[in-house]
Amino acid sequence: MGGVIRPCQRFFLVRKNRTSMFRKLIGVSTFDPEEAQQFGDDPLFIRALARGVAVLSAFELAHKPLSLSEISQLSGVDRSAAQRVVHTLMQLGMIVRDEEDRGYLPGKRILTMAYSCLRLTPICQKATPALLELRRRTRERVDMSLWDDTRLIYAMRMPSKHEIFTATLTGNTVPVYCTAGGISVLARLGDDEIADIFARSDLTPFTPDTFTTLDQVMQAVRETRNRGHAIAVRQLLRHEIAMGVAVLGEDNRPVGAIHLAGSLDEHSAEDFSAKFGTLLQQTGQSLSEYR
Amino acid sequence: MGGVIRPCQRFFLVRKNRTSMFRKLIGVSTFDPEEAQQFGDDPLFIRALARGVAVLSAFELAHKPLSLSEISQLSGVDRSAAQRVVHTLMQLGMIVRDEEDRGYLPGKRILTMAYSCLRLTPICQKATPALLELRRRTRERVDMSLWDDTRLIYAMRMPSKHEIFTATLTGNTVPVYCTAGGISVLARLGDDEIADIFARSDLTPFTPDTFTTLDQVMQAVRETRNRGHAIAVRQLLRHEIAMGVAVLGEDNRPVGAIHLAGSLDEHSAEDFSAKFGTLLQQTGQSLSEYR
DNA sequence: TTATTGTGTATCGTCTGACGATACTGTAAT
DNA sequence: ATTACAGTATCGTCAGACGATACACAATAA
Repeated sequence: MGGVIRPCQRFFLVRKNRTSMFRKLIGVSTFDPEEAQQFGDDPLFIRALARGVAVLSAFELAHKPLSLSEISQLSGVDRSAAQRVVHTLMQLGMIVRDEEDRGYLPGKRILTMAYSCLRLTPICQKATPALLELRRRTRERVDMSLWDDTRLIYAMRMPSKHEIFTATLTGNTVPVYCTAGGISVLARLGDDEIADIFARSDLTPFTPDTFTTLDQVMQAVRETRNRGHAIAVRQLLRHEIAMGVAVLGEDNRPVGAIHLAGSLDEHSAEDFSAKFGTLLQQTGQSLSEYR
Repeated sequence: MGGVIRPCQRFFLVRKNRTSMFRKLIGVSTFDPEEAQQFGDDPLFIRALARGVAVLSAFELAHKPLSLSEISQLSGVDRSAAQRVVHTLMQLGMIVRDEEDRGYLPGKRILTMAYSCLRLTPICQKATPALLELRRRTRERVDMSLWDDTRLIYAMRMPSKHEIFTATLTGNTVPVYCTAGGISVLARLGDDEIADIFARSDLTPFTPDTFTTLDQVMQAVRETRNRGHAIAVRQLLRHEIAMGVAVLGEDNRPVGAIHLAGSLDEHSAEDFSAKFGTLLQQTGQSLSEYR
């Protein structure tokens, strides 16, 4: 239960004699001056902000409204600080109290910020018409997601007929190593980078067919490189087949992916690929900035 | 260009001799101890956090990647502070640099937070299946939005065939006074509360037919109270007709709305209402917590 | 060339106001 | 009663945020 906010782990302390707090906050147990060096000697690191983000991130691990103590535990911020931070964030509308149940929830203001994020991210701007066209032609579920290290973040979703719960929400994240979109992203990277990402991934399987070894992933990557698009069968859901292509940024590195998902009850893997594969690839290319 | 973050305006400073900064930051020109009283004498108000939020909110007003100075201007935070805050938020992944263009953008981490927000908000949890069913039966665009004072925030969207750009993004906000969902929310409130909200709303019209007077709004509210659902014609888009019903929370006050939008090229207002009105109302009731 | 204006970055003495241990209040379950 | 956990409030100390100022670099114009 000793909750430590995950994404923080890659940050290190910067200034020499301001260590104690950050070590505690960020979850780095040994302070390595070697690694700290990589940030130069930038003195700009505000404690309160880091705590605020940690508190907000605590909700990512939650399944119900959180109490102060729970926030404190999950975020790794001490109780007194959590108290102050939560109060402040409440004044600012980033956190609200759950009316009935005792507890705190993230506020609606975060949604507005997320909107800014989507609105200002270049791919998202271009993607909308392309995705709609794709959905019109295929009548299956079409998504776009952004690549974030070991995971993909769903940015836009166009659901089709049958649909399961949380799947529909913007901001949901899935691992790259066992999704069509993720594999298509990996296929654009070097083999050692893939191995690195796989090694750092959370390998909890979603279905009995979810990949568990690097070999399986590399096999899928090789197929993807030959074929031009990725195919994932029964990776996240038992009856799902998904195809994906990477979207490339200016520097020819992937920034995200678009995917198409259907039911195995309606399509075999081969049919699905044959039917929509080239269309998907074309769409992916039209969104990529590299030329 | 003296940019001041809007949503902050309702907050006031709390502690007696810590005024100066906040007045500047939050944009309250006159400090009213009467109003400050409403927060008790809670001393918990952390400056850095408020700044952080202000900086992140600056992107809501942006249409392109922002430079440090622009962030400083739009958020009302001084340049030095903006510098520190931006650096910190970058370390924390809340802000990223736009690769090509010089400038900062909100980071993907915000999307993940937004997901937590949607996932933990009770209505959103229940809404998904109901909305899908509704879309299956109507084949039109179905949305759910959350009420936030003078505006509605789109939380879930299920687009249909024809669709315009930004409309598709989660977190977009629209005024309550000129949308079907908004009117349906207003219809659940007292007349003076409606007047108050209208008075504080941004009345920039979207189309030539957008409401401009309180009378028009009250007329629509009365019709909605009789009919059971709200209808808005050509309010946001020239060819759009929308219907909405409020979703009520435990205390019988609206927390949001669900809406159905179609094209006037395909439906007349009467047809649309007659065809889907009762279905929409039923869905709305099934989502409301009040019993 | 030389200004000019705009980036992003770095420095530093001052003194604010965040820190966190501790304690208080209220509620619910046992 | 007892325990446990909510949320709230207090207070002396001293870490470290504050913001004015200056620097480096790039892109524009004169």
